[in-house]
Formats: sequence, structure tokens, C-alpha cells
Amino acid sequence: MDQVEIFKALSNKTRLQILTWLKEPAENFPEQPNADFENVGVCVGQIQIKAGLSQSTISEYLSILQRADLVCATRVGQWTYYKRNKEGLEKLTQIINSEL
Amino acid sequence: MDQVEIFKALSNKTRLQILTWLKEPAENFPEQPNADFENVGVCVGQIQIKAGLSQSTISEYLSILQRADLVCATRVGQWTYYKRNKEGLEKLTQIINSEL
DNA sequence: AATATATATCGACTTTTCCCGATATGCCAA
DNA sequence: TTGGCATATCGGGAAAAGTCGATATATATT
Repeated sequence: MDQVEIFKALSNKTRLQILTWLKEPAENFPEQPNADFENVGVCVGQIQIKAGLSQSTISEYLSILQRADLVCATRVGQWTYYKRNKEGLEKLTQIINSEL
Repeated sequence: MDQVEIFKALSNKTRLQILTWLKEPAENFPEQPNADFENVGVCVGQIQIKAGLSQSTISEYLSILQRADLVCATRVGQWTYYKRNKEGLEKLTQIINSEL
């Protein structure tokens, strides 16, 4: 993954917020009946409601974050759950500390 | 400084390169007769030559990086020298580690 | 004061990003 | 197998970023 793409993914207010929300799912989203926040994350619909942007925009934003290895997705039935990608975020810290 | 602006400043190939060059000025720029890399940094002209973009573009890029607290500038005579802003970069690492 | 040099700012044009509504796809239930 | 959700993808219009050349400003030299 290109470093520039990682920073581009982070250079949008809504996408940054999504990442902060996903750091503390239980504080930021209502209970999910069928899925555990820790295991699979939060479904697109909940993120969309919280962000207040259109469904298509949020779907796109999540895939931008995913391409940058900042979140990871799990499909369960008709839902896609997104959660923080710990490894990707650690790698980002390393890039900043070692290259910039 | 808004977090988004920091990431925007970093989401450009040339600006990222400038930061990596400024991490090791002696490896990336020719000797400067009148100024010490460690003290004041590298002058705009040298950065411009290395980047291969126009003078106006590089001047603008450096001020974007400065507004994001990623570099700091020192005017000495007719030259402006830019160097890495260690504190700003450390703050960025902290933001990522504590909020994302 | 006039000139030369380094950097900053301005105006313009092109490319990219933001964000939407409409539509397609995948999955489940009746 | 048809209908109903959840999500993804597509096409587009508006706003922002990328980049340039021209010009302005600041400083130094003569």
C-alpha cells in the first residue's frame, strides 16, 4: 500500500471520525443483536446513521479505509461489519517514526 | 491545528518526500555555505531543485507543511530555511496512538 | 538608488475529491 | 421464486487540490 494513499484516507473529517468511533464501538454505537463489536465490528448501516451522510458515501469511505489497511471487513449474511485494523495503524506509526 | 489538515499535508507524494529528505539533510542536499543543516535546515531553492517542481509550487508546499507543524522555517537574509518539526511529528504519532 | 537574487503570492487551468441519487448485487425469508 | 433489506457500484455536479507562469516583496550588493 502506497503511503500517500494511507494519508489520503485519513485526510477527511468523516473518515477520521469513523476510525475514532471504531476504536470504542460500545461507546459509539447501539448494541448489535447478532454480532459482537470485538469480533467483527460495526455494520455499515450503523456507521452511516452516525455519520449522517448518504449510504453510498459511507460505503465508499469504508472501502477507502479498507484499501489503506486502516479497517477490515467481515461479511456476515447481508451485513458487512467493519472494525479497526490494529496492524495497519501500528504500521502507520512506524512509518512516521522511521521515515518522517 | 486541525488533525485533518495534518493528514492533508501528508497526502501528497512530493510533500512526503520533502519530509523524508529533511530527516537526513546531509544525505539529500549539497553542502550549504552559509548555514548549518542542523540549526536552520535547508533553503527553499535546494528543495525545489531536488523536487523538480516549480518554485511557486514548492514554496506553497512548504507553507502547507509549516501550517501543519511538520516543518519550521527560519529566515536568514534572503533565504528561508526549512527543517523538520520534531514536536509536530511526535504529536502526530500521539494522535494516531491515542485517538485512532 | 538601481540591480540582482530568493522567496512568496496571485490568477488560471487541470485533475482529484466530496458527496449525492439511482441502480445493481448479494443474501435471506416467505 | 419473488420480495425485501443491506451493501456496493456507477455517473455526475460542485468544491478542493495540484501545478504552473507571472508578478510582488524582501533582502543584499554595488
